[in-house]
Amino acid sequence: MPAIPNRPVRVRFAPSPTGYPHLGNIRTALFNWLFARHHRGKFILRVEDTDVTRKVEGAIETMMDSLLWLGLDWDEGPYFQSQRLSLYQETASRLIETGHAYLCYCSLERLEAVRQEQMKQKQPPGYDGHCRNLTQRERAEMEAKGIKPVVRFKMPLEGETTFHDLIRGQITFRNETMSDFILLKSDGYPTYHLANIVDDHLMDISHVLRADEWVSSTPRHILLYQALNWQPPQFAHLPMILGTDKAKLSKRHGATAINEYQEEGYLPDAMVNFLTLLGWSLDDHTELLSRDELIQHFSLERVSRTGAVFNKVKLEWMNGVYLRKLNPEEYVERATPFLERGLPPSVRRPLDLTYVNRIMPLVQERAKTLAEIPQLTDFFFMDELSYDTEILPGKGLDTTTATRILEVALQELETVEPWDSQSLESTLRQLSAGLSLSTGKFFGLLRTSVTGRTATPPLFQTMAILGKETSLRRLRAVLQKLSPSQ
RNA sequence: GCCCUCAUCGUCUAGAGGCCCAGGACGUCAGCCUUUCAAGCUGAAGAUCAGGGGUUCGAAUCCCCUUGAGGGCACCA
Repeated sequence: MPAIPNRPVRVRFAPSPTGYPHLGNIRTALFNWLFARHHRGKFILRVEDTDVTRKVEGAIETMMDSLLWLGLDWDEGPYFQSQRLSLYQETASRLIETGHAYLCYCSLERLEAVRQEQMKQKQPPGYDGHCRNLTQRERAEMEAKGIKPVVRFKMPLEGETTFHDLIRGQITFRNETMSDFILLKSDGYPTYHLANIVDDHLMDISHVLRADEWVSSTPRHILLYQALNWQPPQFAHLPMILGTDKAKLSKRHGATAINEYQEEGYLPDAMVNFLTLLGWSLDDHTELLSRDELIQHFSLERVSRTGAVFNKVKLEWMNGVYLRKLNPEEYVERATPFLERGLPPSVRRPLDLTYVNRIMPLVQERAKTLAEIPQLTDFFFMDELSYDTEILPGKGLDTTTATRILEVALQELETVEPWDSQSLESTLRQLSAGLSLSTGKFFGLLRTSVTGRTATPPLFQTMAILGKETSLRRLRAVLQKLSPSQ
């Protein structure tokens, strides 16, 4: 239920284009999206590009690609804050006029010196209010010197600011612990605090769902709403996604950019399911939920308050589950791009789709990610097998017996007709019995001979798909390899 | 240093006073199935509910303290 009745749910995801989308960013987007869809509200995309110096080229595009990849479609936007500068500037002026903000001419050097001194005195760092009460004349002097001022918010010196967090409950800050933060930078761009509240107000945002790291700036935002006489939205601070060291996710935690998961062959649905469970749960046993179920059941009440360590092994498991659930056509469709990209260059492109269609069912329950498929199936596509000769002749067999077995098998296989898995199975099982050889050893030898691997999909189906010619050719090649004259 | 938040198996979590000497999932281990690898099935190990005080007939659940962890304190978001 929306916290404010009669107010339509409008939420936003507001990334800044300063890097590639993170698991954490995406999870925030996801919760916003789920919340909007659950309440039949709007999900808005807003780009907070107010830091000219940190802008990364292509970041927005990657962000949007990632959202779309996961199926997180937005209803409005993207809006760009860099195109709305006058809005923030006007608001800043209004705040100055009403006595809630002031111009500050302090140099970066002075601010740094103040900070150093505060650190030395073991005081909390923060602006000392130097320009808070400049006279008309002092300001004129600064202007005359050509100093571009910033606009600072005039923090109340006493009292406290409280807000109700939908996930955490009441949170209170003493105003004296907060200093006069900057609203408008000297280049005319707003800081996050200003742009954020102006846009949330103008865009009629009903709920702000954002990461935990924002709680301590929320009182500043509340105070700004009050100064502007605007009604603040509801706040809900989401638990963060942590690295294995329990610290805030960053580049040093390895693969955290969402597009890497796409490249590693994870399915959007698995990703969405898994990410939702990082900080939200339905009950004490449900792990697998479809997108619709997620939308239907999602609620802020069931969002947890503790940070969650991202556990890739469990993601792999879940992705395997989703992979196995795919119908054969979808599976091939998903797998093909990975095969095209991952198979050795020597394999002729484009791949024979009919052939691919026959192979894929054999690996569907064996791969945890799409990216594993090429290495699981490359022997189907390669002309020349390259493998470790150590795996021949195989456990419990010496070269002489292996050779004899292969010769007999070869002879027998030449007569197999039709070359399908049933005929192969009956022929080879009989032969195995005839040779008084355990199926383990016998099929194992054939397996390595025909595939160059010790672990493969079931032997008969594999041979059937490989075809008679290729299978026999590979068996002969092994005999060559084993012969002493070599 | 100051402020805020959080605290249940290795990890994700269930639990909103008695149903809990704590349930599920991943992972781990063992067994079954089996031509290998997977998948599947069965079972096991794994949390003195961070520690200490209260409140209560009764606390993982409420209160206080301690400790630990995380986040914030920028002309970054």
